Amino acid sequence: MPGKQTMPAEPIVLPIPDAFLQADLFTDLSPDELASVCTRFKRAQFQTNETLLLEGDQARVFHVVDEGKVKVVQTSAEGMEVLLHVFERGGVIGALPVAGRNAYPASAIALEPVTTYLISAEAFEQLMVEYPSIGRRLLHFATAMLQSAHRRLREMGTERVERRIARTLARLASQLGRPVADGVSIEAALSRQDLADMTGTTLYTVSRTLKAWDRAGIVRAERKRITILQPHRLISIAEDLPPEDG
Amino acid sequence: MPGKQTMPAEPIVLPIPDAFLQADLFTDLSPDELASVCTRFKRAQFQTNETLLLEGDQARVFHVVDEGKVKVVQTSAEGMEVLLHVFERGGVIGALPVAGRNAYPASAIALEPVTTYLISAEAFEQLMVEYPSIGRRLLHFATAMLQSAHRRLREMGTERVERRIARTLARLASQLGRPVADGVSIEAALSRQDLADMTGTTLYTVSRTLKAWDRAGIVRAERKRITILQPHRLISIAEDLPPEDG
DNA sequence: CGTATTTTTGAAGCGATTCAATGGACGTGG
DNA sequence: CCACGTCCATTGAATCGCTTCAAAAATACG
Repeated sequence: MPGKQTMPAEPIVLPIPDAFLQADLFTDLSPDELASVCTRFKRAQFQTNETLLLEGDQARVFHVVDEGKVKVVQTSAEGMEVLLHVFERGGVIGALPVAGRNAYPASAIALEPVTTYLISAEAFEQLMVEYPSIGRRLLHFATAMLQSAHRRLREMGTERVERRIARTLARLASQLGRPVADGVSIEAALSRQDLADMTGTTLYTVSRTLKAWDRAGIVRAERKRITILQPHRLISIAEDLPPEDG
Repeated sequence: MPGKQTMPAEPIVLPIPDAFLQADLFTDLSPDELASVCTRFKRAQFQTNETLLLEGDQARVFHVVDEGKVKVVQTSAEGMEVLLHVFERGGVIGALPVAGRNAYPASAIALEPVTTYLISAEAFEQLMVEYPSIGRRLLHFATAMLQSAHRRLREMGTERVERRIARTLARLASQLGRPVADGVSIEAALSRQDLADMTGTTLYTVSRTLKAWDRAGIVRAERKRITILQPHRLISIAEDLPPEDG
């Protein structure tokens, strides 16, 4: 949306990458401020399955995602995982542990080739001093994540698996979904195991459930793409409404 | 711990309530600053089962708990609940939604007769302007809560019920526990249903599990008090270690 | 084009829920 | 202070949703 204005008789301004324009952390900054902020970041690249941040490491940098999708996972002693979040352009990963001088509480893994802008803890602390609005935004971000986590906690504790999968799919669609001819398409390299790790079930149950919905015409379940064909029926399952057949 | 020093030839200083000394929000303030901060709060009282804050209401006040214990619960459309947290003296309830100008994402309910110090959203915003450290502490608080929520999310998704109950008891013991002659005692009016709402199971399963541990001599499970008699055996269950019989 | 990875599907088993009924604790009023 | 009613905890039995294991099918990848 924010178009570049041509400013004659002004120094040439480097365009601000979309990643920064879409990151919630910086929404209070003026274009000039944001341009200055951008210069403190360095570009980084990662291949599919490469680790951006490793759970347990002291937080020395955080990332703003530019290209590609990144999953954030927490692993237990036994090797079981929860998938906490999937980020794409504008997603901010690791800022909270950096601000709190903690270790990363989870790992971040590239789902596909990814480029990010990263910044060191020291440079970010300097940035927070210069631009207090970033600290406020970080608090809003933490609050939003906490609310989301509490909601998921309630769902995990009180709802059946099919419903949780439906919710997860609906959420992914609203976050990552792209409208296509016959519905909304979620194009992410999320395996059945990844979806299981998001919902607290097994890859087998996810596979069975998706296949059943596919046969019913609610979704089209492909390998790296799931298309929601009949959103209202998915919502009916997520909200546990009567299945008004259609 | 903090004894009052008698300051001759100084104006009489009202003692700062323990609630404020123990609240993480204010740990960066000097005694003088804290004394000033205290004056902005009003005292409030609640009976057992009374609601301090109602989920869905616009956040206009938040509480610092003084006397008694408060549970924070989120309720689904179907009436199912998760118990997110139990607070006692020093606990801060509702500060995040107040700071973010949101609705309360959960309700707070007195487990016993409770007194709190409360402050309005406007007064708190003023306070955050005057004392920037409060904002930083709030961010730390949110980060800590988020980490805790993510850990619980992982446990809910990957662990069996008995283990989750063991973890919950261990956590309650370290948070609310009081050393007694034969172990550590959790004195809180938490029903079996409450424990079920903390672990994502049913009151029946909690009852069976506690009774089994009681018979095994691991805990003493009474109505409003659970005493951990053999902490190491409870930890063994929580960590899924071999049950080194003792 | 062959190998590795991921997904699908079947069948068996079990952990946990659900329902129902009893038992025990608590508090209130007579 | 005891009796009563209410709420909470316990326990048994039946059921079921989901997991687990095993194997085949499908797809991706070098």
